[in-house]
Amino acid sequence: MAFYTKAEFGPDCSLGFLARRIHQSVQGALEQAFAEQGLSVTQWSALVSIWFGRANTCADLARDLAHDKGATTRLVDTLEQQGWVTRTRATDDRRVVNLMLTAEGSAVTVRCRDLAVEYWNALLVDWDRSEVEALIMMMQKLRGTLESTAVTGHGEGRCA
Amino acid sequence: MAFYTKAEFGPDCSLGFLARRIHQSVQGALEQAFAEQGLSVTQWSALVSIWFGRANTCADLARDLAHDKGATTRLVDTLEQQGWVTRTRATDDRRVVNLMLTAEGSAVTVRCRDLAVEYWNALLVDWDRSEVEALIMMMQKLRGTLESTAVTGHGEGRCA
DNA sequence: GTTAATTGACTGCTTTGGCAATGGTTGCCA
DNA sequence: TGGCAACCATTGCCAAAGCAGTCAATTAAC
Repeated sequence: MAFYTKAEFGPDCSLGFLARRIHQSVQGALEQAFAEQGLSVTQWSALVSIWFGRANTCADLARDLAHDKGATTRLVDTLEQQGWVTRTRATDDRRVVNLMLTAEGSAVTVRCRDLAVEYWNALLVDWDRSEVEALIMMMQKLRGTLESTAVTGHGEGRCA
Repeated sequence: MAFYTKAEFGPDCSLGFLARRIHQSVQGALEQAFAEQGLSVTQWSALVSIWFGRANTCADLARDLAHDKGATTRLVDTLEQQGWVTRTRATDDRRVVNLMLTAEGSAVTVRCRDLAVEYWNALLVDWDRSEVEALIMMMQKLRGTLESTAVTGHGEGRCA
Protein backbone atom coordinates (compact mmCIF):
# COMPACT_ATOMS: atom_id res chain seq x y z
CA MET A 1 0.00 0.00 0.00
CA ALA A 2 1.28 3.43 -0.91
CA PHE A 3 0.04 5.72 1.80
CA TYR A 4 1.52 9.07 0.99
CA THR A 5 1.41 10.69 -2.40
CA LYS A 6 4.08 13.13 -3.45
CA ALA A 7 1.52 15.82 -4.04
CA GLU A 8 -0.17 15.52 -0.68
CA PHE A 9 2.84 14.99 1.54
CA GLY A 10 3.48 17.88 3.85
CA PRO A 11 4.55 18.71 7.38
CA ASP A 12 1.12 18.58 8.93
CA CYS A 13 0.39 15.05 7.80
CA SER A 14 3.91 13.71 8.19
CA LEU A 15 4.39 11.28 11.04
CA GLY A 16 7.99 12.44 11.30
CA PHE A 17 7.11 16.08 11.79
CA LEU A 18 4.40 15.19 14.25
CA ALA A 19 6.67 12.98 16.30
CA ARG A 20 9.31 15.69 16.38
CA ARG A 21 6.94 18.40 17.50
CA ILE A 22 5.35 16.22 20.14
CA HIS A 23 8.75 15.20 21.42
CA GLN A 24 9.91 18.81 21.55
CA SER A 25 6.85 20.02 23.41
CA VAL A 26 6.89 17.23 25.95
CA GLN A 27 10.62 17.55 26.49
CA GLY A 28 10.31 21.28 27.05
CA ALA A 29 7.41 20.96 29.46
CA LEU A 30 9.06 18.22 31.52
CA GLU A 31 12.33 20.12 31.53
CA GLN A 32 10.51 22.93 33.27
CA ALA A 33 8.67 20.61 35.60
CA PHE A 34 11.91 18.96 36.67
CA ALA A 35 13.88 22.17 36.95
CA GLU A 36 13.51 22.58 40.68
CA GLN A 37 14.49 18.96 41.19
CA GLY A 38 17.80 19.88 39.60
CA LEU A 39 17.89 17.41 36.75
CA SER A 40 17.22 17.29 33.06
CA VAL A 41 14.85 15.02 31.21
CA THR A 42 17.74 13.07 29.77
CA GLN A 43 19.20 12.49 33.20
CA TRP A 44 15.82 11.41 34.49
CA SER A 45 15.41 9.00 31.59
CA ALA A 46 18.66 7.35 32.54
CA LEU A 47 17.61 7.08 36.16
CA VAL A 48 14.31 5.56 35.12
CA SER A 49 16.03 3.01 32.96
CA ILE A 50 18.15 1.91 35.90
CA TRP A 51 15.21 2.10 38.26
CA PHE A 52 13.19 -0.32 36.16
CA GLY A 53 16.11 -2.70 35.88
CA ARG A 54 16.29 -2.10 32.16
CA ALA A 55 19.93 -1.17 32.43
CA ASN A 56 22.60 -2.30 34.84
CA THR A 57 25.60 -1.04 32.92
CA CYS A 58 26.61 1.93 30.87
CA ALA A 59 26.31 -0.01 27.64
CA ASP A 60 22.83 -1.22 28.56
CA LEU A 61 21.86 2.32 29.24
CA ALA A 62 23.09 3.54 25.89
CA ARG A 63 21.11 0.83 24.13
CA ASP A 64 17.96 1.33 26.15
CA LEU A 65 17.93 5.07 25.60
CA ALA A 66 19.24 4.83 22.03
CA HIS A 67 21.89 7.22 23.22
CA ASP A 68 25.50 7.54 22.15
CA LYS A 69 27.91 5.46 24.23
CA GLY A 70 30.33 8.27 24.79
CA ALA A 71 27.60 10.65 25.75
CA THR A 72 26.27 8.03 28.13
CA THR A 73 29.57 7.83 29.95
CA ARG A 74 29.50 11.57 30.53
CA LEU A 75 25.84 11.38 31.48
CA VAL A 76 26.63 8.81 34.14
CA ASP A 77 29.50 11.02 35.29
CA THR A 78 27.09 13.76 36.23
CA LEU A 79 24.63 11.34 37.79
CA GLU A 80 27.47 10.01 39.91
CA GLN A 81 28.60 13.51 40.88
CA GLN A 82 25.06 14.29 41.96
CA GLY A 83 25.17 11.23 44.17
CA TRP A 84 22.29 9.51 42.41
CA VAL A 85 24.19 6.60 40.95
CA THR A 86 27.15 4.51 42.03
CA ARG A 87 29.62 2.82 39.74
CA THR A 88 30.96 -0.55 40.77
CA ARG A 89 33.43 -2.50 38.75
CA ALA A 90 32.01 -5.98 38.21
CA THR A 91 34.12 -8.81 39.60
CA ASP A 92 33.03 -11.54 37.23
CA ASP A 93 33.60 -9.48 34.10
CA ARG A 94 36.01 -6.69 34.78
CA ARG A 95 35.08 -4.85 31.60
CA VAL A 96 31.69 -3.83 32.90
CA VAL A 97 30.83 -1.23 35.47
CA ASN A 98 27.59 -1.89 37.31
CA LEU A 99 25.29 1.01 37.96
CA MET A 100 23.16 1.27 41.06
CA LEU A 101 20.75 3.92 42.24
CA THR A 102 21.46 5.46 45.60
CA ALA A 103 18.62 6.13 48.01
CA GLU A 104 18.67 9.75 46.93
CA GLY A 105 18.74 8.76 43.28
CA SER A 106 15.78 6.51 43.75
CA ALA A 107 13.91 9.24 45.56
CA VAL A 108 14.46 11.87 42.89
CA THR A 109 13.51 9.38 40.20
CA VAL A 110 10.19 8.72 41.86
CA ARG A 111 9.55 12.39 42.56
CA CYS A 112 10.05 13.22 38.90
CA ARG A 113 7.95 10.28 37.83
CA ASP A 114 5.13 11.68 39.90
CA LEU A 115 5.59 15.07 38.30
CA ALA A 116 5.49 13.45 34.88
CA VAL A 117 2.32 11.55 35.72
CA GLU A 118 0.70 14.73 36.94
CA TYR A 119 1.76 16.55 33.82
CA TRP A 120 0.30 13.93 31.53
CA ASN A 121 -2.93 13.59 33.45
CA ALA A 122 -3.44 17.33 33.40
CA LEU A 123 -2.69 17.43 29.71
CA LEU A 124 -4.99 14.56 28.80
CA VAL A 125 -7.81 15.62 31.06
CA ASP A 126 -10.21 16.15 28.16
CA TRP A 127 -9.29 12.97 26.33
CA ASP A 128 -11.20 9.72 26.40
CA ARG A 129 -9.36 6.85 27.96
CA SER A 130 -9.98 4.69 24.92
CA GLU A 131 -8.53 7.37 22.70
CA VAL A 132 -5.29 7.61 24.63
CA GLU A 133 -5.01 3.85 24.77
CA ALA A 134 -5.47 3.62 21.03
CA LEU A 135 -2.86 6.30 20.45
CA ILE A 136 -0.35 4.55 22.66
CA MET A 137 -0.93 1.23 20.96
CA MET A 138 -0.47 2.67 17.53
CA MET A 139 2.64 4.57 18.48
CA GLN A 140 4.02 1.37 19.96
CA LYS A 141 3.27 -0.40 16.72
CA LEU A 142 4.96 2.34 14.73
CA ARG A 143 7.96 2.17 17.00
CA GLY A 144 8.11 -1.56 16.45
CA THR A 145 7.94 -1.16 12.71
CA LEU A 146 10.65 1.45 12.77
CA GLU A 147 13.05 -0.36 15.03
CA SER A 148 12.71 -3.71 13.32
CA THR A 149 13.29 -2.06 9.95
CA ALA A 150 16.25 -0.03 11.08
CA VAL A 151 19.26 -0.91 8.95
CA THR A 152 21.83 0.66 11.22
CA GLY A 153 21.83 2.51 14.46
CA HIS A 154 22.87 2.10 18.04
CA GLY A 155 21.23 -1.26 18.45
CA GLU A 156 22.29 -4.58 17.01
CA GLY A 157 20.29 -4.27 13.83
CA ARG A 158 19.67 -7.29 11.64
CA CYS A 159 22.25 -9.79 10.50
CA ALA A 160 21.52 -10.45 6.84
CA MET B 1 -9.76 11.87 33.89
CA ALA B 2 -6.51 10.58 35.34
CA PHE B 3 -5.00 8.42 32.66
CA TYR B 4 -1.68 7.33 34.08
CA THR B 5 -1.18 5.91 37.54
CA LYS B 6 2.09 6.29 39.31
CA ALA B 7 2.47 2.57 39.64
CA GLU B 8 1.84 1.77 36.00
CA PHE B 9 3.74 4.60 34.39
CA GLY B 10 6.81 3.45 32.53
CA PRO B 11 8.79 4.04 29.38
CA ASP B 12 6.87 1.65 27.17
CA CYS B 13 3.53 3.25 27.80
CA SER B 14 4.75 6.83 27.97
CA LEU B 15 3.76 9.01 25.05
CA GLY B 16 6.92 11.01 25.62
CA PHE B 17 9.24 8.07 25.32
CA LEU B 18 7.39 6.80 22.30
CA ALA B 19 7.51 10.13 20.53
CA ARG B 20 11.22 10.40 21.23
CA ARG B 21 12.04 6.97 19.92
CA ILE B 22 9.91 7.40 16.82
CA HIS B 23 11.49 10.76 16.16
CA GLN B 24 14.98 9.36 16.58
CA SER B 25 14.38 6.41 14.26
CA VAL B 26 12.79 8.48 11.55
CA GLN B 27 15.44 11.16 11.80
CA GLY B 28 18.21 8.59 11.50
CA ALA B 29 16.62 6.83 8.56
CA LEU B 30 15.96 10.02 6.62
CA GLU B 31 19.42 11.30 7.43
CA GLN B 32 20.78 8.27 5.61
CA ALA B 33 18.31 8.60 2.76
CA PHE B 34 19.26 12.23 2.21
CA ALA B 35 22.97 11.70 2.60
CA GLU B 36 23.79 11.50 -1.07
CA GLN B 37 21.73 14.63 -1.70
CA GLY B 38 24.15 16.41 0.57
CA LEU B 39 21.78 17.78 3.17
CA SER B 40 20.57 16.99 6.64
CA VAL B 41 17.02 16.46 7.77
CA THR B 42 17.03 19.78 9.58
CA GLN B 43 18.17 21.58 6.47
CA TRP B 44 15.50 19.84 4.45
CA SER B 45 12.85 20.77 6.99
CA ALA B 46 13.79 24.40 6.56
CA LEU B 47 13.63 24.15 2.79
CA VAL B 48 10.22 22.49 3.03
CA SER B 49 8.95 25.23 5.27
CA ILE B 50 9.97 27.83 2.72
CA TRP B 51 8.76 25.72 -0.18
CA PHE B 52 5.26 25.53 1.26
CA GLY B 53 5.20 29.23 1.93
CA ARG B 54 5.03 28.62 5.65
CA ALA B 55 8.05 30.82 6.20
CA ASN B 56 9.29 33.81 4.27
CA THR B 57 11.73 35.11 6.84
CA CYS B 58 14.23 33.79 9.30
CA ALA B 59 11.95 34.47 12.24
CA ASP B 60 9.05 32.67 10.56
CA LEU B 61 11.29 29.73 9.99
CA ALA B 62 12.34 29.56 13.61
CA ARG B 63 8.72 29.63 14.68
CA ASP B 64 7.55 27.10 12.14
CA LEU B 65 10.27 24.63 13.00
CA ALA B 66 10.20 25.43 16.71
CA HIS B 67 13.89 26.04 16.28
CA ASP B 68 16.19 28.43 18.07
CA LYS B 69 16.49 31.83 16.37
CA GLY B 70 20.24 31.89 16.59
CA ALA B 71 20.53 28.40 15.25
CA THR B 72 18.18 29.32 12.45
CA THR B 73 20.42 32.15 11.34
CA ARG B 74 23.32 29.76 11.06
CA LEU B 75 21.10 27.18 9.38
CA VAL B 76 20.13 29.70 6.73
CA ASP B 77 23.80 30.60 6.35
CA THR B 78 24.59 27.10 5.18
CA LEU B 79 21.52 26.93 2.95
CA GLU B 80 22.66 30.14 1.34
CA GLN B 81 26.20 28.86 0.91
CA GLN B 82 24.82 25.76 -0.79
CA GLY B 83 22.98 28.01 -3.20
CA TRP B 84 19.55 26.75 -2.19
CA VAL B 85 18.23 29.92 -0.62
CA THR B 86 18.66 33.61 -1.28
CA ARG B 87 18.47 36.37 1.29
CA THR B 88 16.90 39.66 0.25
CA ARG B 89 16.58 42.61 2.57
CA ALA B 90 12.94 43.70 2.57
CA THR B 91 12.27 47.28 1.45
CA ASP B 92 9.11 47.95 3.41
CA ASP B 93 10.50 46.70 6.71
CA ARG B 94 14.25 46.86 6.63
CA ARG B 95 14.60 44.60 9.67
CA VAL B 96 13.42 41.53 7.83
CA VAL B 97 15.33 39.45 5.34
CA ASN B 98 13.15 37.60 2.87
CA LEU B 99 14.06 34.06 2.03
CA MET B 100 13.53 32.55 -1.40
CA LEU B 101 14.31 29.14 -2.80
CA THR B 102 16.56 29.03 -5.80
CA ALA B 103 15.76 26.66 -8.64
CA GLU B 104 18.36 24.28 -7.27
CA GLY B 105 16.94 24.61 -3.77
CA SER B 106 13.49 23.85 -5.02
CA ALA B 107 14.77 20.85 -6.92
CA VAL B 108 16.62 19.33 -3.99
CA THR B 109 13.60 19.92 -1.76
CA VAL B 110 11.38 17.98 -4.10
CA ARG B 111 13.91 15.22 -4.58
CA CYS B 112 14.15 14.72 -0.85
CA ARG B 113 10.42 14.89 -0.46
CA ASP B 114 10.14 12.05 -2.95
CA LEU B 115 12.70 10.08 -0.97
CA ALA B 116 10.75 10.70 2.20
CA VAL B 117 7.50 9.59 0.59
CA GLU B 118 9.17 6.42 -0.66
CA TYR B 119 10.61 5.78 2.76
CA TRP B 120 7.27 6.10 4.49
CA ASN B 121 5.40 4.06 1.93
CA ALA B 122 7.91 1.25 2.22
CA LEU B 123 7.74 1.42 5.99
CA LEU B 124 3.96 1.41 6.14
CA VAL B 125 3.47 -1.21 3.47
CA ASP B 126 1.85 -3.65 5.89
CA TRP B 127 -0.36 -1.09 7.57
CA ASP B 128 -3.99 -0.44 6.80
CA ARG B 129 -4.76 2.95 5.40
CA SER B 130 -7.39 3.57 8.04
CA GLU B 131 -4.90 2.75 10.75
CA VAL B 132 -2.34 5.24 9.52
CA GLU B 133 -5.00 7.87 9.10
CA ALA B 134 -6.20 7.32 12.64
CA LEU B 135 -2.65 7.53 13.98
CA ILE B 136 -2.00 10.79 12.15
CA MET B 137 -5.23 12.31 13.39
CA MET B 138 -4.52 11.42 16.96
CA MET B 139 -0.97 12.64 16.81
CA GLN B 140 -2.27 15.89 15.35
CA LYS B 141 -4.71 16.15 18.21
CA LEU B 142 -1.96 15.49 20.73
CA ARG B 143 0.20 18.11 19.08
CA GLY B 144 -2.67 20.56 19.30
CA THR B 145 -3.20 19.84 22.95
CA LEU B 146 0.48 20.22 23.67
CA GLU B 147 1.02 23.42 21.78
CA SER B 148 -2.07 25.15 23.06
CA THR B 149 -1.14 24.23 26.62
CA ALA B 150 2.47 25.25 26.31
CA VAL B 151 3.23 27.93 28.87
CA THR B 152 6.46 29.06 27.33
CA GLY B 153 8.61 28.09 24.43
CA HIS B 154 9.52 29.32 21.03
CA GLY B 155 5.97 30.11 20.00
CA GLU B 156 3.74 32.85 21.23
CA GLY B 157 2.25 30.93 24.14
CA ARG B 158 -0.83 32.12 25.95
CA CYS B 159 -1.42 35.47 27.58
CA ALA B 160 -3.09 34.83 30.91
C1' DG C 1 7.60 64.45 18.51
C1' DT C 2 10.21 62.20 21.64
C1' DT C 3 10.55 58.02 24.37
C1' DA C 4 9.69 53.25 25.49
C1' DA C 5 8.69 48.64 24.08
C1' DT C 6 8.72 45.21 20.48
C1' DT C 7 10.54 42.75 16.65
C1' DG C 8 14.08 40.80 13.39
C1' DA C 9 18.65 39.40 12.42
C1' DC C 10 22.79 38.27 14.14
C1' DT C 11 26.84 36.88 17.38
C1' DG C 12 29.55 34.81 21.44
C1' DC C 13 29.25 31.32 25.03
C1' DT C 14 28.09 26.93 26.72
C1' DT C 15 26.09 22.39 26.66
C1' DT C 16 25.05 18.29 24.38
C1' DG C 17 25.21 14.51 21.35
C1' DG C 18 27.27 11.95 17.50
C1' DC C 19 31.58 9.88 15.74
C1' DA C 20 36.01 7.84 15.83
C1' DA C 21 39.78 6.06 18.27
C1' DT C 22 41.97 3.98 22.46
C1' DG C 23 42.88 0.82 26.30
C1' DG C 24 41.47 -2.93 28.96
C1' DT C 25 39.03 -7.43 29.17
C1' DT C 26 36.84 -11.67 27.73
C1' DG C 27 35.74 -15.73 24.89
C1' DC C 28 36.91 -18.41 20.94
C1' DC C 29 39.69 -21.16 18.11
C1' DA C 30 43.75 -22.76 15.92
C1' DT D 1 49.58 -20.51 24.29
C1' DG D 2 48.90 -17.02 21.07
C1' DG D 3 46.32 -14.55 18.00
C1' DC D 4 41.74 -12.57 17.03
C1' DA D 5 37.30 -10.72 17.19
C1' DA D 6 33.90 -8.76 20.12
C1' DC D 7 32.68 -6.00 23.89
C1' DC D 8 32.90 -2.41 27.61
C1' DA D 9 34.12 2.08 29.24
C1' DT D 10 36.32 6.16 28.31
C1' DT D 11 38.29 10.21 25.79
C1' DG D 12 39.03 13.86 22.30
C1' DC D 13 37.10 16.18 18.53
C1' DC D 14 33.47 18.38 16.06
C1' DA D 15 28.85 19.90 14.68
C1' DA D 16 24.43 21.52 16.23
C1' DA D 17 21.35 23.75 19.28
C1' DG D 18 19.93 26.49 23.31
C1' DC D 19 20.63 30.90 25.80
C1' DA D 20 21.71 35.56 26.48
C1' DG D 21 22.91 39.74 24.73
C1' DT D 22 23.66 43.39 20.86
C1' DC D 23 22.23 46.40 17.22
C1' DA D 24 19.05 48.29 14.04
C1' DA D 25 14.34 49.24 12.64
C1' DT D 26 9.57 49.62 13.60
C1' DT D 27 5.49 50.44 16.40
C1' DA D 28 2.99 52.12 20.41
C1' DA D 29 2.49 55.44 24.18
C1' DC D 30 2.43 59.76 26.01
